[in-house]
Amino acid sequence: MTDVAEAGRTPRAEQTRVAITEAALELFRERGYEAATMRAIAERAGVSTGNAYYYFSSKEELIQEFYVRNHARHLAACRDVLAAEADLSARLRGTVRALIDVSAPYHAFAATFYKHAAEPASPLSPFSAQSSPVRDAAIATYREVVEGSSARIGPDLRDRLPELLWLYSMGIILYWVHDTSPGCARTYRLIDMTVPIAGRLVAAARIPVLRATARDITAILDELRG
Amino acid sequence: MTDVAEAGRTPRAEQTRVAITEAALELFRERGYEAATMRAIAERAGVSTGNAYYYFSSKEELIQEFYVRNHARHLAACRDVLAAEADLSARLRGTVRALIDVSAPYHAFAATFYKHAAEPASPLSPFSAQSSPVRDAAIATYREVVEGSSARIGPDLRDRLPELLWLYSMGIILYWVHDTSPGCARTYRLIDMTVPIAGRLVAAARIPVLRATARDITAILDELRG
DNA sequence: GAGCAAACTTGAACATGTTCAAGATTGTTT
DNA sequence: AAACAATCTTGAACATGTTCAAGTTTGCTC
Repeated sequence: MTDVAEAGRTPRAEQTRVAITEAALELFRERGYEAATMRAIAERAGVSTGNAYYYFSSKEELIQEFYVRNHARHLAACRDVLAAEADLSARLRGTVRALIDVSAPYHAFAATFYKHAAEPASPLSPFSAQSSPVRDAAIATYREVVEGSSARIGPDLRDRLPELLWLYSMGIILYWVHDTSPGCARTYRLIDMTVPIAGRLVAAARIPVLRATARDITAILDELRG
Repeated sequence: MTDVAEAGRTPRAEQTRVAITEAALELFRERGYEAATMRAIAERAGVSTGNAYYYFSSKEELIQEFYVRNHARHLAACRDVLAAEADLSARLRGTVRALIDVSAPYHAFAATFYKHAAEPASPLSPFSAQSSPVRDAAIATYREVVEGSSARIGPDLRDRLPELLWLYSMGIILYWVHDTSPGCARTYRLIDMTVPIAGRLVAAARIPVLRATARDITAILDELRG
């Protein structure tokens, strides 16, 4: 926490912070991450270059705003399907497709900044401490996917499934970032092909033969979490 | 292909290229990726800064050398286990553990350059065209893991399994890069926990009930490949 | 070996992310 | 309202990846 609190300590500070954020997100979309220089962002925001660093300790930190807003759009986009569907596979499919839907306008941008999110030490990493609020919010969404479904799931798997599904969505995002097919059609097809398997695996976890494997997988999740 | 062919067109060129490569890998290990500046690399190699760019079109391209050498070390490290073991799980476990073994000295370095490998457009991406020689070599290693085993595998799965196992090893690497546990013990535990599941899934693919799922998964691989 | 083209090398110059000492503004205390 | 501290802002300066026009070396042809 080297930077200023998000609320802003002064009305003017809040105003400046918002101006910088808006300018950054505009330029990111217009030019991509690298080409949106800090000088250009500051200029469009009407402040000096150094001033941007008073509010954001690095250029990467400007992307956290993108994360927050994108998750909000995702929530809105999957509300309908989560209200209407009861089948687990249908709920998962709708939720993940909604994620790709709302992210689509930022596909080019995502390809240019993704490298910064992949760095382990980066605050942009989906596994980083700085990302945990938005990560927890995302996992909560998948908890709703599970809880609101009619699927019969053992209590232990039920606990871990939201996290597993979030990991699954991260994998889809990983593919999406690399996907150059028109309209990212391949990503949608990948979703449609993998979701039924996930659904079948969840169902199979109740079969005695696979019960042990299911337990192993939840144990691995505990391992992953540390 | 904007740069000079790898063999070098002149003895002197070859000598310079090697000097730059050696200096780069040394400095990468000593200081990490960011801190090993192109000026420092050129200086240690005894050439000018601009000369490094005559041989490598970017700093990132210097890492391809690391890939090649690391794969060679990996091959040597898993030769014994592949010669001795017949059980598929044991072969896979030994091969992936060997990958982590040989990569261990570069763990700190990997964390500092990993971001550049994650960028979709980067030639360092494991999915990029530039990486395909070393990727194909890696997949060939997992083909040997499969072919040399006593496991009974249907012909269709047998074809795709090497690629699947390579993807699996990429997932392990992804975890390893983020792993901060002493000696990366967590990564080894993750391998030990996941390998039996992979083995069990391969065996289960022969059960009629799961035959369809196995077919789906191979179809997905075709989708992934495009 | 003189001439020449290709291969190779140089170092200054440029753009960008980031830092920082100094200045300007704002709110509070006396 | 004067003094003062906290907050906010500035723009020059620095380090680094990268480019490029110009120079040097090498090997080949006649």
